[in-house]
Amino acid sequence: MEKRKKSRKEKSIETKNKIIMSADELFKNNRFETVSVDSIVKKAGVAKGTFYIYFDSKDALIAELLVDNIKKIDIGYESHLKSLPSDMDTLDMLISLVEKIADVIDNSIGYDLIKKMYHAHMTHTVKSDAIIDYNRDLYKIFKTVIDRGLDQGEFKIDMTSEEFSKHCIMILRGITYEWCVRYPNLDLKYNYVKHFQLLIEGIKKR
Amino acid sequence: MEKRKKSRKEKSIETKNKIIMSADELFKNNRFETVSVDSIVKKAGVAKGTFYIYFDSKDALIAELLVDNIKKIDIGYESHLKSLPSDMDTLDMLISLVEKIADVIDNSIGYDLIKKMYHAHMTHTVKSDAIIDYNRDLYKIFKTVIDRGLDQGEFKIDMTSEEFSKHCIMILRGITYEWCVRYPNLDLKYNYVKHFQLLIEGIKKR
Amino acid sequence: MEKRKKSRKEKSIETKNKIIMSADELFKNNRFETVSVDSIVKKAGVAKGTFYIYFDSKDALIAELLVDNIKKIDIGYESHLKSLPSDMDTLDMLISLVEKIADVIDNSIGYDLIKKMYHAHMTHTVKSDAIIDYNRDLYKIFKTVIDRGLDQGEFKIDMTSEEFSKHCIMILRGITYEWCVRYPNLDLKYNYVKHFQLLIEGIKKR
Amino acid sequence: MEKRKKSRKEKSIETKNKIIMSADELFKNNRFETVSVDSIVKKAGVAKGTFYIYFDSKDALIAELLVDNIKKIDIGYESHLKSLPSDMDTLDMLISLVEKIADVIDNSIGYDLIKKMYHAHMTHTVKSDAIIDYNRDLYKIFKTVIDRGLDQGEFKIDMTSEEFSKHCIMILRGITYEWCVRYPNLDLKYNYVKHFQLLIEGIKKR
DNA sequence: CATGAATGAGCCTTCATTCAT
DNA sequence: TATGAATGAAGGCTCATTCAT
Repeated sequence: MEKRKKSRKEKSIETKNKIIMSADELFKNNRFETVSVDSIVKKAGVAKGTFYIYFDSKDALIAELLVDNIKKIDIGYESHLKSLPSDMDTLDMLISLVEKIADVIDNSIGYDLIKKMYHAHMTHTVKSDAIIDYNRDLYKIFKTVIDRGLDQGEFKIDMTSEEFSKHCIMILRGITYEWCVRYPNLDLKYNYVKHFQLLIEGIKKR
Repeated sequence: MEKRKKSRKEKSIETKNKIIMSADELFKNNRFETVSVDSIVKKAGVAKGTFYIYFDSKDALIAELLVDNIKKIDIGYESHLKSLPSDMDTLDMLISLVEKIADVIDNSIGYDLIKKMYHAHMTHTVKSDAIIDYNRDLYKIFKTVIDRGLDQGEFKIDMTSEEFSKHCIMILRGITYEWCVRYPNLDLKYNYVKHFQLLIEGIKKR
Repeated sequence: MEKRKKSRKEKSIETKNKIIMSADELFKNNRFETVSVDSIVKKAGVAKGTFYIYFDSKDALIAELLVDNIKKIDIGYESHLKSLPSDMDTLDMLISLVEKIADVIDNSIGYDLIKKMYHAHMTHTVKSDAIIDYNRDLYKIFKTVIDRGLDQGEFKIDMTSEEFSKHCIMILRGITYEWCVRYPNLDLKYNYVKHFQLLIEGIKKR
Repeated sequence: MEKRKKSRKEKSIETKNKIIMSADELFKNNRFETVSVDSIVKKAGVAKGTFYIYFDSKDALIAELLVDNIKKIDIGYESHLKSLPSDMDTLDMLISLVEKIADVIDNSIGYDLIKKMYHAHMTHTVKSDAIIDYNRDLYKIFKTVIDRGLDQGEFKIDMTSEEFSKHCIMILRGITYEWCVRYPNLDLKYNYVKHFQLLIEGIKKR
């Protein structure tokens, strides 16, 4: 009787999951374009028609997958900041945050997905709302830190904290893009940190 | 009589140009993958076989197109630097260089091609030697300026000029990538300049 | 109700058969190279994609076809030998075997397929394992007969039974090749028999 | 002035020869189908159009080439026979002829061309009159020898010398076909000789 | 005679999507 | 729900042949 219950709604969810997981796996090592619906359903062990019950199109699946993957990770930063000593220098905090982001990207998200995201975002092959959301979250985190620095009189910048936060994200993305292109010949974390140190110190002699 | 002369060789060049221009146009609004040889020859008004007289493959055309487009522009930077007053501050020179780069990208190369280049470079769908060459040239230019700043005692950086030059290019690429993604809602030159000013001044109060 | 049952699996088999039969027919009058997948599917009345559901490639179809055709026939020889009176002269047995082979080729396999096989085997355009297997079987049959002749002291040959068997097959293939080339102006069976009689009697007077 | 003379007719012949020789070379290592007109004219260093001045089609060239190649060689046999001692046994003469043929095929004509001929003959891709002529010449040679053997009372065959000659050629072709298929794992001359010895002696004990 | 640019039908193969069961 | 057979447009590419110069 318990088993029966499962049959309706749960089995359907299971099928969908099988498809998603298979796709996920395949996308890990291949670009979206080169993964066929055929290969996905084959790996999932379901029929092709089944795919189209759960997803309107291949693109729809990709969009959903992106959201899923991103949702998994964007929670970490805030708690990381909270875990830091409350009397820490904001500058050090900034470096620590940047290190944390590098760790997450390198270890949790992974090269393949990041590359896929950057690619998808650039080409708009796929609705990239999830990516935008991720960046929005990141932006908020940075703004919080920057504002703290300003509040505590640690920074001197001649732009708003909003604008500066955007610049920070821009740098991160630039370096990340570079990382995607030059992988594995470029150390993400090292370059993140180095660049923020540059930014903090400035290069002007005085 | 003059018209007659043209016929053989020149007409052939014209045909090739027709193909290149048609391709160029189509690539403006579509990704390389989604533009078919069929659509190119149709637009050019030539037979499919004609395409393969002039290009070994679709990829070969793209590569040639990329090279062509890039060749058009990479000569400008050095002469720009030379045109600046010789007693100019190196920091100002850096800003001026960065402004020039933004101008070239925005006006000479153009959004569409840059986007295509970044995309191609990321996916390695296409031989991106031209892009790499372009970056190498840019790198040299930066190094020259940075070295001047160091020589004249204007900078204070705790890394080699080589490494710093790489960082500069990384920033530019980061911002450019961002520009590609957010176009037209992001001013390339403004962000270039702003970020380099940040970099120059640093954000640390002292 | 009976009709309904047929639908799923059986209809699929039917489709495959339609393709195979169409191909078979087309190959009858044309070489493998000149029969296009297009023509096959058109004749079969199915879509091009359907072809690739059932066959990995055009070559795969050809290979399957060859195997199919050959499988149909290579069982007959052994039982034919068994059907002969056990006290028959081995020389007569040899002639009888050769007659049987001619019959099979002429009637069961048919001119068109044989020609195709010889062609394919010569050019290696197609995996000719089936043909090789066929020959191996034939070789074994001959060796059996030759050995019997030697055991019973009916033959006098100054080579091993292995080598002589190979010669027998070589003759058969030679005559068959000739038949392919000169068809229909050459009687296969007549020439088979005549040549083996020659071989048996020798031409040397004594 | 002398040079001028050449220009008209001779230069034309030269051009044609360039084409023929290039084709010949290419056909040596490739099947007719896989050698393109493009590759031929490129190797010959002439324009594509030029090809069609001298040959109606690719097939026409092949036919002409075949004739040329065969003409080069079919003169040797008769003189070979004449070179033998006039009191030689006809049986030995037969063996000697067969050895000579093997030599010519193996050394003068060569594996590649023979294979091509057999292939072309079988598929009728190409007008194979030349091949037929060659065989007719061979047939005459054999008949001469056979008749001599009969005249001198050396043979005992229960068929006409015409028919027996045909059988001889059939064997040769069979073994040659085998050689084409199994090259280089089959010694042509050895098998020629061995088989004729078989034929001469017969296998029947008496 | 010679050229070589141009042709276009033809090739094999892929794949997202549909739909009857 | 689930199936999987069927679709057919599209893709990149080849090549014998023609024809204006």
